[in-house]
Amino acid sequence: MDTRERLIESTRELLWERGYVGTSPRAIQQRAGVGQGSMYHHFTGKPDLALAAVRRTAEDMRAKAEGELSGPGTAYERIEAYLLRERAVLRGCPVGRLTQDPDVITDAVLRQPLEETFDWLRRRLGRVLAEGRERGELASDLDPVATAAAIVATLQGGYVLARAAASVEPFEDAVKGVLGLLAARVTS
Amino acid sequence: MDTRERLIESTRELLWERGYVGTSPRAIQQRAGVGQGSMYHHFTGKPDLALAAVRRTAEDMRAKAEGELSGPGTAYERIEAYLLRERAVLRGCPVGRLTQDPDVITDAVLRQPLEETFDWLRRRLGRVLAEGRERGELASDLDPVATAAAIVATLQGGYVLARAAASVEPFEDAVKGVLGLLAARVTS
DNA sequence: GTCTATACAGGGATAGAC
DNA sequence: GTCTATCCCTGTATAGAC
Repeated sequence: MDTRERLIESTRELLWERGYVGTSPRAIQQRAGVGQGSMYHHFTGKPDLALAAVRRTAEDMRAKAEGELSGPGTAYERIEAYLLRERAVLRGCPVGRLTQDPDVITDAVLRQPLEETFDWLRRRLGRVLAEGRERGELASDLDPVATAAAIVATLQGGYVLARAAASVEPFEDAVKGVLGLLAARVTS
Repeated sequence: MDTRERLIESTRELLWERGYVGTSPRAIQQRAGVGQGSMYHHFTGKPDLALAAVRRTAEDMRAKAEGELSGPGTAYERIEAYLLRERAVLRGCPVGRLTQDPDVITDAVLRQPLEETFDWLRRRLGRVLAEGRERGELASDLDPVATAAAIVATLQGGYVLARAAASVEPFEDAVKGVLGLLAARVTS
């Protein structure tokens, strides 16, 4: 892995662990094992490097979700596969956590990948739900847009509850809860 | 409002806006309109002051939720009242946002109020759901614990989605979605 | 109790040598 | 391209005057 690559990967890790405000150029350089000059040769500064890191993390997240949501099975089964995927729950969502960073959220360029990721995810889940409804798998009066938002929100909020409790239990309860509510809308 | 009180209130605002890592003693003192010495007279340092602020914010949140959840109406109506309460959605949850702060979450004392608040909230919602079920208002196979976690998570995740989108729409969709799923479990 | 002065590490970036 | 040296500002806290 070359220097530029190491800088991006180190930044991704630190943004996940400590957020944007909590991540210093020094810490990035040390983790990447490079000097001051290298970072400022490849990137104009902290925001520029963070942007490269955030874009890659956002792409990763979309790719993983697409894997589960485009898989085989009914709408319910695909959503179940997505929600029950193995996750590092206590570390939180590397995209969602950045929404709490004032310097990210007030910067239109840095915020854009976050917006695109969650927009995409809600739409993708909405399509799965709409398909399930059309195929007669799900109740005909189920609202795909609102339900998709609720599912994504449950995941993001599950991370919040887990971190508050220092335990994965509330996350797992929340996922179980929303899956239970959705299961009741599966036509039998 | 005396000096000590102004310091706590200024800290609450800044923790909400910028989080723990993003909030400096200087900024607190300036917002409170006091000098360096005053802050270190009343509090031992930033963590001590933050603890006082966080505890008060957590109490506030519980008190508001109790107002809606102990009100009149069916279980569904009380949960609806809680979820549809007017909120400063784009500012996020003043308690939930602290779960993203590494210096808060790794400090057992600072984390405790967060854990207690969400524990209490899940239990309180769980009791409302269990009561509704006993009274025959809700489906008998509804899981109160898991459903309560899903409802709290939807709220917390709704804030995340709204901040990513710089719009209240995903929050409102998520709330609508979970209420729609819950409504389908109301016995008719 | 509250203020100003001071201290020192770290954040964030630039300059210039190699 | 990468390194070290340097710069200025802020974060966090202490000291001591009033």
